[in-house]
Amino acid sequence: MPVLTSPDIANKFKERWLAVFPEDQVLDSAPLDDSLTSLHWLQNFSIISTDPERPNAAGPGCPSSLQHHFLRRLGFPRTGTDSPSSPPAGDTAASGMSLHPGSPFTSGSDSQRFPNCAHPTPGYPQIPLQTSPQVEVDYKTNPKVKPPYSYASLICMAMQASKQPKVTLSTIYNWITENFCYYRHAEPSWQNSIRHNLSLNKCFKKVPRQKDEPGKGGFWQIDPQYADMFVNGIFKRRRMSANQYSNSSASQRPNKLVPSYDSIQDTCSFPGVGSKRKHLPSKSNKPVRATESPLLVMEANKMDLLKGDFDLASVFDDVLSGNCSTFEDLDINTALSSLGCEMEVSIHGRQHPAGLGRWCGAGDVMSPSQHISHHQSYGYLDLSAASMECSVSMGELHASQQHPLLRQQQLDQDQPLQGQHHLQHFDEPTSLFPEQSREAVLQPWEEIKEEAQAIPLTLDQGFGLYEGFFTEMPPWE
DNA sequence: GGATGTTTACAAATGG
DNA sequence: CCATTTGTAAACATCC
Repeated sequence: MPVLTSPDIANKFKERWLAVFPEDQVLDSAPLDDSLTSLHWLQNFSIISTDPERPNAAGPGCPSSLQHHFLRRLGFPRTGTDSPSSPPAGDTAASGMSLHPGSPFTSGSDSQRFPNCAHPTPGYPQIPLQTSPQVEVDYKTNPKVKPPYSYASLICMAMQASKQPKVTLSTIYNWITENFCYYRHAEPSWQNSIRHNLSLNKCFKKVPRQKDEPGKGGFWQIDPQYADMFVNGIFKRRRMSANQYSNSSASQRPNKLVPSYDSIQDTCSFPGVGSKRKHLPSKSNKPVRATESPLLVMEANKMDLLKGDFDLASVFDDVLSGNCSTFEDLDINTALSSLGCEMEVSIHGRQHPAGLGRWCGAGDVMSPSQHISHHQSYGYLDLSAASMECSVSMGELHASQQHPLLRQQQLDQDQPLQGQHHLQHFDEPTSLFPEQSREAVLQPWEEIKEEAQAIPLTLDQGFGLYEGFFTEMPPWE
């Protein structure tokens, strides 16, 4: 298939875009600095607020930018309000705290990684309250609001934050109390719940302490078989019938790295994820839980996208109509360039050979809207990867730190796409910890000294957006 | 004795 | 309505 690089396509795309977003006209003519010609700024995308209302505190090194603009258009949430808590500036105690909801365990200094970007906040988790999206709940310092994470999620966060393949109960306690003020002041019964959860939840596996290891109690880890039940550290157990449970043991269940749109909708509703209770507890003395999550907002955005708030597909459809028969032919770089938004799609410095996006599916090639309306299991893989690349790995993360799908992408670049079932072929064991998933194959849960994996939420947001946008798969398939 | 771990029971919320 | 999930409480056992 020839890649359409025709300026006509680009112009038409631009026209359609501006028809939908006439306010972008100014962007079109805005002068661009060098930072806008690559996606280096996207290193910060998951960290720096993309909130348009927020001043561009990221500084000149962080584009203000068209790319942000474009990605916002694509439904990326405003990460400035994504995070579950927002410790005050200078609070350095949250070293293990999330930069992103759902991955409250991102480690490393982003200010070091992105020296040009002065973060207005360290990027601690914040969650908008349902009543006011502008109000952010600082779970790290606010003792009144119970974090909307299930205990399983909290345990998982703590485990990942520890950077160790196995953690002790006290480590879990400590992490939770350090990062969620509520539990510092709460009755210690929550610890009982933690213990109860560890014991009861099959996802958690106890690792007995070696006889020569001093200390109390054993270690706990996430059972690799169930690692894919956690997305960014958030427990996402699908409701399954007893029959399903009996017929789909973890060993039988094919590991799928990409949650379906359905599953994302059902279970990745971020703070709320894992905590299915969306209503306030009936007991009046119960703490208030924030119930609306960034991912919920994101889902809303996605739904807006699908419902016409912005019909990206229609834009592409219109652009493509009469010009090419398949969406995969679109050189989106050209299209985006027409908007002054240069998308440098590369994987670790390598230019993506085939443009940004590629549709994969088992049937005839369809237009995006057809993909959506027909609910086929198609995936716009490279666009997804690009989004992840944007948020995660632009020259910063090693392959071992990437989401498995990213590595899959790389593999696929070395091996051309085989067949049309690309999305369904993820033979690599799934793990909460990407590099550990690989380790688990050889030496399960061996001590990993490498810096903890950092999977900003936006990575999965990227998944969530694109996979959810364009694909739908039955759970656990 | 306190921390840890297991088990049981129950209630509330939720989804099919 | 029922099954499932989640949270909570409690009793009990084990270990350091």
